[in-house]
Amino acid sequence: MQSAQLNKEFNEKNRCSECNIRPYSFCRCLQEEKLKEFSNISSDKKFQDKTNIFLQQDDAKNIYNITEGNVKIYQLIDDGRIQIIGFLYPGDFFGSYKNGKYNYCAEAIGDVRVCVFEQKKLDEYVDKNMVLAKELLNQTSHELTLAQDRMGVLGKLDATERLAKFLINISEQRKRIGWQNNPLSLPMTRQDIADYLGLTIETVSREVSKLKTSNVVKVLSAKQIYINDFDKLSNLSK
Amino acid sequence: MQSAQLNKEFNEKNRCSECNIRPYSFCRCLQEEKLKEFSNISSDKKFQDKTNIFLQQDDAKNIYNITEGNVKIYQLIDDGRIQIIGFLYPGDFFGSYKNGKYNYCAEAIGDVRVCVFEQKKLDEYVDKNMVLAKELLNQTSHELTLAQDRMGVLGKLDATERLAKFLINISEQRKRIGWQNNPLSLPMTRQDIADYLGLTIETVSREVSKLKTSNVVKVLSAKQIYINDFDKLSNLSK
DNA sequence: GGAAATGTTTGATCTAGATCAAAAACAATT
DNA sequence: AATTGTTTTTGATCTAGATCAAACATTTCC
Repeated sequence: MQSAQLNKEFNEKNRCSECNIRPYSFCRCLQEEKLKEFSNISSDKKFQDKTNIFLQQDDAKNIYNITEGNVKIYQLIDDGRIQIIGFLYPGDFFGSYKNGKYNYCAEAIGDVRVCVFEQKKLDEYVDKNMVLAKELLNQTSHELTLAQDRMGVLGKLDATERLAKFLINISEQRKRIGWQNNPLSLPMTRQDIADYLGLTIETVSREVSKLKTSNVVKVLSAKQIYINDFDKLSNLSK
Repeated sequence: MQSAQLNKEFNEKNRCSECNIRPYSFCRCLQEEKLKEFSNISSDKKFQDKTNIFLQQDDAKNIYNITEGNVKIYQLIDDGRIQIIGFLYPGDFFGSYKNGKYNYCAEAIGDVRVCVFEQKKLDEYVDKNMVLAKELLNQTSHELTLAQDRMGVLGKLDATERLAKFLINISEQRKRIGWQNNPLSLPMTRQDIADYLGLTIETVSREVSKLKTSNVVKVLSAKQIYINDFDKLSNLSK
């Protein structure tokens, strides 16, 4: 994988140029402010591919910040239906800021390193640190915005539009944080994409093939997609 | 309408007993703390049925808190496709905490009274008031949780499950804030419900009829639904 | 290197829910 | 209470995407 180098590059930058919020390297923010206290409330952890970091029904005790790798968070409906809430990247937060149960499951995609904050301790720390409180507020507002956009996708877009928007979004995100955005490397499986977009794996595969046939993308491998025509893709995505 | 009396009752309570967050009467919270400063940064406004409070492309300048009535917030996809993000009740917030454009449109359902906060001034105020900062953080986290639940609904539930869950959710919410929860009065139209659930108006109507036929609910009028069997409805909702 | 396991694509069919159409219920106005 | 406009329900058909099934690719691991 190329992620070690990319993560290093990533860490050089610490703000999303567009929204000025994400990826704010939270750790760094704290380090700049009060390194000592910070190290008291967080610790490093590693997870291997496909291991659960936590489950939906678990007691919510921690907040995590990704240092390396990718994480998917998903809701379990019942018998096995899954809705993926999001694919997360270095700099992203997940977990729960509130007491009670987690609202989703979190699972490592590939090897992952995270920074773990004990919710309770973090909360105490937030009380004493306004910069941190506001940063968390900004972060959470931003996530809320993304979640609202996804309601539009899941509620109103057709399969073609969903996939196109998915690719455009990932590409823009990569560009923003300074990663290679063409060809696009997709860390997740087709099944994951399907569960993210509210489609089946077959439909996702067919839509990818349609993009290939119409020369909008070139499929270098299942997980490496070269975008020939951003404009066309963008038009498809609504 | 019965809402005047109900709103009054509502205002007696100021916290959701379940999550301990919502409906936190933000105004009251501020009033208790620092009434003078509060009145500097907010004002009262009224809107009539079907008037837009703001549009998606508008510059985001305000945050609103509902004092009386209902508001729907929705995303415009393009040509006219609409995805309703949520139906809001007294005590709920909407608008944007961030600069830039609003991420959705807001429209009054029936007559509405709101408390308007200028974002910029509120932000300055937040800087000086940790209680408020944390309250906003809690509020936003809670909204994020709801948004994530809705991804599961829109991505994975079928029409029957969506409607059942919708009715159960509304009923529970009413119960929580001490409003009558059976019969259930629905302030929104069938079209609104359809746009909220990612279905068509015809499908919503058919699903209501199915619930009627199977004796799960009694349809007193289009906007008054009596739930005969909570357990059955709950089972349908997954 | 080859067998087994896993992930992806393609094809054939089926169905939940959309769309089109019209009737019925309800509300508002004179 | 008749007229007009709006909203809801019901019916008949159609279609996007699901499901079922099988071939094809890629990775894993002995």
